[in-house]
Amino acid sequence: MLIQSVLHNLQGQRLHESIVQRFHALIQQGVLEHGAKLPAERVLAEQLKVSRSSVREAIRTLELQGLVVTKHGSGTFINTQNLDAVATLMTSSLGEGLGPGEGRLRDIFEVRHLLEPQIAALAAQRATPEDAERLAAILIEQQRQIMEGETGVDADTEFHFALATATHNAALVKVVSAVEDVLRQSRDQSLQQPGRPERSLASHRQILEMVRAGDHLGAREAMEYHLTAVEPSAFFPSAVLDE
Amino acid sequence: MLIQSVLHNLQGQRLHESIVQRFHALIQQGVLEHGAKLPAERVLAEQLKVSRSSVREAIRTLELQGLVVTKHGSGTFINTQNLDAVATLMTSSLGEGLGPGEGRLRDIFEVRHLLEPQIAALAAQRATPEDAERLAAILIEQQRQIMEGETGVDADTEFHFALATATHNAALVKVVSAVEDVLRQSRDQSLQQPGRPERSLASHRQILEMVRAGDHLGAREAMEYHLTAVEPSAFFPSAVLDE
DNA sequence: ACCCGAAATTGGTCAGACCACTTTTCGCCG
DNA sequence: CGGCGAAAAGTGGTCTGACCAATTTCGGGT
Repeated sequence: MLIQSVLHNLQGQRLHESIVQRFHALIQQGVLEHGAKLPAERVLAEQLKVSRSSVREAIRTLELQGLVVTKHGSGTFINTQNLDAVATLMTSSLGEGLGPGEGRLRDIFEVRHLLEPQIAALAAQRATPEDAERLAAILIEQQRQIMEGETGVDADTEFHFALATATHNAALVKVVSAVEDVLRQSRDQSLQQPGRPERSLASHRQILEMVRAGDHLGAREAMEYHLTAVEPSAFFPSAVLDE
Repeated sequence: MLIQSVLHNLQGQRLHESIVQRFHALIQQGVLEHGAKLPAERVLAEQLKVSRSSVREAIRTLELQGLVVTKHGSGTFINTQNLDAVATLMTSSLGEGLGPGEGRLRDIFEVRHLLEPQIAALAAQRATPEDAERLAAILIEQQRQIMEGETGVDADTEFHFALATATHNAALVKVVSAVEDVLRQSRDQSLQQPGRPERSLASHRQILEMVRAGDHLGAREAMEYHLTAVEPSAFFPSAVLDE
């Protein structure tokens, strides 16, 4: 097996990342099939004209992506028959061509749309008085920020986070915190539009009301309304959503 | 910041993998919070009494898992607020003791109950003929496994993964793959009970029918039935899920 | 007080060595 | 001739120390 050829080390890209991309290409082209044995690290380093360390870090990456398996004393082998590998190859091929930012953000909005209403419903059923207290405090802070001319984006994010906490489900909190973090800056833009911060605060209050009343159906509905009212996706073409 | 302490290099485990596990623990314990800066690689190597290469390979792994970001000339920073990080932390915590794992598992089941029915609905609206083909192929494999006396757990897991893929939402796929990974072995137990594998296959078929028909309401309902029928029922006596 | 450039810091790469595990080779013995 | 076990070769894993490249820090000059 021969790898050869020079690595086009474009941009500020790290060297071992270029190596990884080269292997992605080789695997997708079918040059490297399932079970094929890679050249030894030392040989690979020589062929690619890089140090063995860089080769190793590249192989570490490929291993984490599930594309290869390494066996001490034996060698490194292509392994494309598993879910991780398939997923990596798909995303790696799609991510190169066009602007990945827009699609990704849209996906996350969608996850949010699926989760948050149900989170609101769960929170309505499980929130303790302390949880409600905390949510109320956040809304007061949000109001203060808005009155001072800010967007209140921090309080906004924190409200959703606190609502997830009120479900008393740790896994849910983690997922939500990830989603909310990605959306924070886009939400900031959305809240720039006049009247938006006030409307966001108003629907937050409505959600809190439902949570306090223990009305899980009402809470879900209120959250759905909130999301469609605040969400920018349908209105903005693409430029705003780019990174 | 101090890491210190000796690495228990048990079994045939590679050294840099031990380091990765140590950091997983530190992050989960909250010792390393979002945004925290790690000691320099040279310092870390000295504290852990390993070479810098091992530290680097460990950091490379953590970076790929999304748990840290490294900036050339600046440093390496903890980054737990993104989907990948959440996913790896959830899956890595399953390998630990039996102690707090019970509660976490319950939480993850709940996330699944919130997500999967909606995923089924989305898939019904967006699945291409190729997606349906793939799902059908998985069910054939599941049937084969069951006829050979196996539980069919792998095909079972893959079905849910493929269904998420059929939504054509990358973020959703990530969340689901994390959840499914954690649940795989517990599902294996659940499928040990006589009749369970057959019932799982039957309800999978029903879901696929709905997806093929583009009936998103039917798909959601079928998935809800599937989950409550196949999973341990003790977890969900009451219903957030009814409408 | 400000700005700019040198020095220190930190991640990225390189080179060569040795260790641990596996596979292959080959000579010895039956 | 054939098997078998030890030696040798092959390969991944770790270590050491050096230098390069990007960033941050800090001190001197204006």
